[in-house]
Amino acid sequence: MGKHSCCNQENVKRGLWSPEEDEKLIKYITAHGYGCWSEVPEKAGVFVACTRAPPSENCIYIYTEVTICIPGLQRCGKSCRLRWINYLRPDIRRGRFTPEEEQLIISLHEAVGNRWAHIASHLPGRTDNGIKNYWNSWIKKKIRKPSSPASTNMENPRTDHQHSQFFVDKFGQNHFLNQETLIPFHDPSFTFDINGIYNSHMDQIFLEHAGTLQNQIQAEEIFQPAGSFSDNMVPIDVQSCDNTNFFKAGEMAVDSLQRQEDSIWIDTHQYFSSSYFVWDQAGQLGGEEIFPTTSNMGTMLESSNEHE
DNA sequence: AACTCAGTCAACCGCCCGCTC
DNA sequence: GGAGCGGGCGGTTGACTGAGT
Repeated sequence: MGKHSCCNQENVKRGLWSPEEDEKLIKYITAHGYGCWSEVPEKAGVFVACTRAPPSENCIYIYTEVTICIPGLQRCGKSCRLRWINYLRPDIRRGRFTPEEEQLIISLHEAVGNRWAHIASHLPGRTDNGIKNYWNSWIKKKIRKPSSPASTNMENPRTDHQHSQFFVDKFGQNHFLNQETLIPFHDPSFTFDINGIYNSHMDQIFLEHAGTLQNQIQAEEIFQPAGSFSDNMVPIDVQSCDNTNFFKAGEMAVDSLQRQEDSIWIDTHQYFSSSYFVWDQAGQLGGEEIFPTTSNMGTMLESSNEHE
């Protein structure tokens, strides 16, 4: 049998994973789980940001949901699975193997041989790859030289950055994932606030693929929400911003909302590879039609402009 | 400082297996 | 039953690092 079909694609990236790739994968898996690995690379590029702007002199009551479709992971599903199982999974234990673990590995290996996955199933938090590497690099040697004293300081030569993963949750709080830290997600809704995004190194992704979001949303223009909206919704006064297309879109929405019944579509394709706003005067999402395809967004914008 | 070498481990490759159609 | 697909697994590679010279 040959390679997996997903691994035959020429645009599939190989080699070491970047922190941005890791973050995409962590956020996707945390929110959606990993039912079908082949779907992970594509779907890991879709993010949803929520904002709310309260009533003010320049700004009517607006609920904004921004769906940002940036390029997903340029990896095959198999590579994503491997990265998650062997490295990013939050319950992975890193660092030195304890003498008890070492003894268990030896006895299990005597019993079942090189069935690393089976051995790993008896050592919570340890991966088959990690045990296999440990066996090949250390235990073999130790068995070959039974007189050598058990050394503890050679078993974990790596620096801390390889034992923990930086992670920014949807509230913009920084976390390190290590053997003691579970991913601190508060609910599975997979909704990110703008503030959290632009404070995190998601910036790198936005700057690369979607324009300078940071320049469009200045820190002083984001203020704390008041009212019953959930914590992840950060209000933005769309009228107080620079004369960018981003906020021109906001002005258009405000103007249009005053004339039209419910909501308006704004194509921000210039800044986001495939993104749009849905602004609903009642603060509600507009139902199924709020998720247009990329192909019809332009049409919707054109028809919107024609109304002006 | 520059080079070599050994150890570590993340990631890939190829195969097997189970599931679905 | 068999072809296709995807997940899982073990073997292997090679990038990286640090110690030694």
